[in-house]
Amino acid sequence: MSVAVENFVKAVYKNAKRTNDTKPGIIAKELGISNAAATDMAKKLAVKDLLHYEKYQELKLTVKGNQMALNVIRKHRLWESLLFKMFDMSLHDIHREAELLEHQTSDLLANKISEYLGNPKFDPHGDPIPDKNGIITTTDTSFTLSKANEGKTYIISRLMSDDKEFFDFCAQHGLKYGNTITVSKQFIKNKMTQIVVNNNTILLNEDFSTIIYVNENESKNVQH
Amino acid sequence: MSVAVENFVKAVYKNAKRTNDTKPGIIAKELGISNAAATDMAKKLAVKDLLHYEKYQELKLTVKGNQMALNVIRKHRLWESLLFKMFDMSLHDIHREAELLEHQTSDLLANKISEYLGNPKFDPHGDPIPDKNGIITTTDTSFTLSKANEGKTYIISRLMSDDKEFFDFCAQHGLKYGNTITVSKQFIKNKMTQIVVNNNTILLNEDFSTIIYVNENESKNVQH
DNA sequence: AACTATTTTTAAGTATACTTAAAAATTTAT
DNA sequence: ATAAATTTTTAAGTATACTTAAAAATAGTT
Ligand SMILES: [Mn+2]
Ligand SMILES: [Mn+2]
Ligand SMILES: [Mn+2]
Ligand SMILES: [Mn+2]
Repeated sequence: MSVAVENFVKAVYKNAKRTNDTKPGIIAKELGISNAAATDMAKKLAVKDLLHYEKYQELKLTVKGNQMALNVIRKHRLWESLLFKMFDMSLHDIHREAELLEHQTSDLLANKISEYLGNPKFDPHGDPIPDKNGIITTTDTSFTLSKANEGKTYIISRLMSDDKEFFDFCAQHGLKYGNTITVSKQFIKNKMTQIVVNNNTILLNEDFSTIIYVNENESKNVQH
Repeated sequence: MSVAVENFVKAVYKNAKRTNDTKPGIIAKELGISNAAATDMAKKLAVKDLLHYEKYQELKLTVKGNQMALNVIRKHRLWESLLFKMFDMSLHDIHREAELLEHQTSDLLANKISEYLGNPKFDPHGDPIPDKNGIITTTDTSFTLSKANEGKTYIISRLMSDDKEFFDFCAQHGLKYGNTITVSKQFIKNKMTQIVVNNNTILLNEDFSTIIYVNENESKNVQH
């Protein structure tokens, strides 16, 4: 299937995970195309039996569409893991490369990469890597920093973004998958979260506190 | 530039190296497209200043086209080198993957791969890898087996093919980049070459004896 | 040199993946 | 409930990269 189709199916999959309002417009925004193009593509994918399309209704992936999405996501996260391990590249850079490489990787090569890395269950952002059958065996017990308790110490389990500025910020302050942070104060009304990392106190706004995921202990989501 | 453009420019470059008859038809055959499509593309590339096009004349790359070709070739051969080193993949498989990956690789990633491998000068087929400026510093002193002398012993310096059957044949008989072979007899009239590898005698027809390149000694083309 | 075969070019048409503009439906706000 | 705002859809059109069919030019053969 084409790059456009794979990216579209992946975007639908990811959006459906987060919200229950997966209509053309959101996908269009995500992919940087017009709403008209997204509607058009949705219709085409319905013909290919990759999703169910009904005018003005939510887009819902078929089993086939779901498999395709997971296969692309698998390749994306395996590439990220490999590039991160082998080369000194930032989280943002590995994401950018993986966004392209994911579409040009045979299942065979994906399996080789996975094997080489010891079949990792998480990528460098803390996102789970589906296995060769498209199955995610790990359960995610993490939650966003915005919902963490004052005074408690957590482990970063996921940095859910693909924004360069965010990753630069993370790199600068030691916000890294697996690292420990303490929530010193929650400013509920102003939607800000104050944390302590490496003895530095940082005040996060909502944009950042809702894409940084943490776990209470090192158990589940940390397997690196 | 698009995949189609990159593959076209690369095909022109490679053909011009071998022959002096680089017209649309040959490129069309190489890329598996119609002659009409090749002529069409040639015209478009002329507008983009990637090659010089004159009706019924040879296609000649511009400096810009040449650079693009070398950049794609560099990425191709770096990928082949990396995949060959890291994973247990055949020469044919690494070529297949590289044919796609070469178009989705940033210059930055290419440099990282090169660095990681110690800036190799040759890929696993024995083909030279251009440096980041598109320069090939090695000089190729090798020649085809069909032109080798009876009784002499040589070192395989290049396996110039992308045919699976050929690579299977090579793997089966120990014909590998860097290995030693002896030419036991040249059947000039019948265009066949008899060689001895690992104490086995093999009779090669013209198809194979003209794509296996050898060197007299281990000097130039062997730097693995 | 003339004829034939081959190659190249032109012409017309297709599929994919987009665009903008306007109509239709839905959602939100008053 | 009505009006306004937003989103979705339709319609028409574009660029890229191909196709087949036929015309034109070149290259090879007698
Ligand atoms: Mn990513
Ligand atoms: Mn992608
Ligand atoms: Mn190759
Ligand atoms: Mn290619």
